[in-house]
Amino acid sequence: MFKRIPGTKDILPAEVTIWQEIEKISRGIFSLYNYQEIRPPLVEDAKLFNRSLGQTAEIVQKQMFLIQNKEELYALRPEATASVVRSYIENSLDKTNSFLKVYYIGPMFRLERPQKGRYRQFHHVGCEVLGSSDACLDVEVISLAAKLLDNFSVSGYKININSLGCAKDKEKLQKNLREALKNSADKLCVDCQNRLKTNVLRILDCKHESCKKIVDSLKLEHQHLCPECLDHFNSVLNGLDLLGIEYKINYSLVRGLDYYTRTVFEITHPELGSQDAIGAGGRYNNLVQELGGPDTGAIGFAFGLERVLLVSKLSQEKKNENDLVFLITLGDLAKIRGMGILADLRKYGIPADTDYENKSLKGCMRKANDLNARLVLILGENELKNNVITVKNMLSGEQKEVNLSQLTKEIKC
RNA sequence: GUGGCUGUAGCUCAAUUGGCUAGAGCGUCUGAUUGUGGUUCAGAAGGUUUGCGGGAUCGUUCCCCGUCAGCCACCCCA
Repeated sequence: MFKRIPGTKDILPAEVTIWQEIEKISRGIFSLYNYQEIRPPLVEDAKLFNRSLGQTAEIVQKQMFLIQNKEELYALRPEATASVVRSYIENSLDKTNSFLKVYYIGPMFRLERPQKGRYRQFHHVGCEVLGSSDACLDVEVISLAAKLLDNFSVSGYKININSLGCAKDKEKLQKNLREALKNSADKLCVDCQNRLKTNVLRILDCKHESCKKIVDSLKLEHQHLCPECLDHFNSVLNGLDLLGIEYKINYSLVRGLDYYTRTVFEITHPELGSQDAIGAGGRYNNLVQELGGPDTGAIGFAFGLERVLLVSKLSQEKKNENDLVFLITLGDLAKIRGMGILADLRKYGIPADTDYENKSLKGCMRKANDLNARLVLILGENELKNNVITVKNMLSGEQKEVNLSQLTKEIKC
């Protein structure tokens, strides 16, 4: 017997409607904000992710799904930002559209140990905006994220926000951190002692109580921000205040991906266990240039759909609606004639189905009921003789005979 | 990658200190006087006999070891 590979999931018919609903809502909201869909490939040159996410990122070091093809090393995308930026540059979108708003919905791949809310193939719905460093854009993007969650019927989420500053500020922050931690290095956890050399910023969001205390006592806050970045951050906060979006400033919020600059944010939900981030994003003003494009401001975010579904109330609200007309035929002659009737109904856009299991009339009625059919049509010997068909309304239970030539007209209204 | 817990019909769970033919509910299918659903009632199928492999035992679903998978936590992140 074959089995799913660990960390993957079959989305079965019973569950797929909720996924379609989420996708439909997403598309609706994105177009409300004038975003267009982009569909980059799922595989990319592995080097694209090394470059964009940073060599020290956990994702790059151990979580990439790699495919060796002769000399080339491909990778299934662990996230979509890098692909979108690559596409933007490769297709010269910077030259044809000075400003671009795009969204995407699709699977991502990371070779992590599976856990609640953590899969090896999981799904993102996210967006990227390229071509502006305006603080108002940050406000739009964050408010868009909140709007999506509201429409996903997710409540009780928390938005954490911070600013890493520009490239120079980030360097300054790293330098400040190293300086400040010089004397207390031996009090940090083992991981953080390593981070001191490889990835100092991650010390800020270490979960160890002892490390947290040390970091808190440093009171670094936004000392590293240059006047422009500080100004940008304050403008973002003002904009969010104006829109009535609640947030919390979290000075130790850094992200695991190298490309972030200035605004970073993370949306968490208290009902989830340790995988409590349902979405996150931020600015990446240097990434486009880094990947060979022009100096371009950009920002984006993504939600993990599996996590969103864990806290969404949509499934409970969703009603069973079905427009289906179910045809029951009795006898071989009726069965053949039935195929023509089905074809007619479908031609007029009426969803229709029949029984292919040779069930009894009672069995067919039960099946129609299970399918939540709105109408049942019965074609038997009596009907055939008189060139009519019995139409039964499953809600009211009423039924009547209708002339076969009048059927589609009758059903339509 | 590290640690802990779990693994019995499609699903959720039972099975007295290791001992007769491994049970129930839900679901599925069939039927309740020959052409009518939802409720109800009756019956049936469904476990290659308890994830898989090995071991201890007269004997185990239950004990031990390995393995695989799932869950939870660490880590990381959406």
